[in-house]
Amino acid sequence: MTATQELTKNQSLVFNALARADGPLSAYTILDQLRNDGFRAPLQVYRALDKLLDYGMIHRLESINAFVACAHPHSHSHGHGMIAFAICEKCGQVSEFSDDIITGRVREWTNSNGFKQSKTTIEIRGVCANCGTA
Amino acid sequence: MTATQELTKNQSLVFNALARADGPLSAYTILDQLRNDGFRAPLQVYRALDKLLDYGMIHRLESINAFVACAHPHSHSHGHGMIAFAICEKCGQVSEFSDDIITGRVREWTNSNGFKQSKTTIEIRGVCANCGTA
DNA sequence: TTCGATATGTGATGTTATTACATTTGTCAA
DNA sequence: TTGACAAATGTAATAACATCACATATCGAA
Ligand SMILES: [Zn+2]
Ligand SMILES: [Zn+2]
Ligand SMILES: [Zn+2]
Ligand SMILES: [Zn+2]
Repeated sequence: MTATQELTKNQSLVFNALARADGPLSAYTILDQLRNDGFRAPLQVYRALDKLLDYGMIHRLESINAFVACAHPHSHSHGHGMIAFAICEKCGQVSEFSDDIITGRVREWTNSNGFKQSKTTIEIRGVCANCGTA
Repeated sequence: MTATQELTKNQSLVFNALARADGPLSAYTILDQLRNDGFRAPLQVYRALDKLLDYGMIHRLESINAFVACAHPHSHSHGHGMIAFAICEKCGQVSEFSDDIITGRVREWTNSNGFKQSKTTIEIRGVCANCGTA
């Protein structure tokens, strides 16, 4: 799965809701936005979110129970590096970046401890540059 | 606040529940464990958890909505370094560690992007050495 | 066309966290 | 001692987030 047009109807609706948003959305916010498109139940949203997560098109922000469209949609799964998110607690803006050194240090720890990593969450909460100067 | 004996009754009960557990507990699991001690409502747990988080005696694991007693209770707030958690999805065991290089790289990103960090979550999900060999 | 895999619709339920308000307890200064 | 304030507690209700169970529909390959 690489392109939007291969998504199913519900998956497209959910992805487009996230893509046009200026920040992360909760599943229930997405549900409310899609009522007019026929959405009636949370599961319609969660099922689409699960697929979009599989496809690497969106990310889940664990610390705020919300979802965001991937900011780097053309770097497939971000190589194999870990992704970090800086989340502004004032305006909700999310910056997505990856750092090979962080990725390497985490891998060193997991290797030397025999830990088989499956998914890693790195989320920085705080106040972004715009909101900090206000 | 540095020692257990300065905690209030409810705070002590919640902290001890976490301290004797062999892994992270959800707030409602703690509530159930403390029914016999007079706990009746979620808020009694959440209020104690908030204080214990303030005191740095416990941590919240964002990716599994659970809480765990700090594994390094004598290193006050872990210096000022960020803490990473490796969470086994098989047995629930949590390993807590900090890495100055990761801390430094995150700080470099926030500094160069004008982002004022308040709290950072690093959680590695996977399978621990014990469970991997089974 | 028939079968299986995938996707969808819907209601009910389960899990996690907060709001609102009343009461109690501890601290300290007048 | 007492009044006043801060901190802690008790309780019910509600909000927010997520999944289960079951029925139906859609699509592609055999
Ligand atoms: Zn991304
Ligand atoms: Zn901001
Ligand atoms: Zn700790
Ligand atoms: Zn394990």
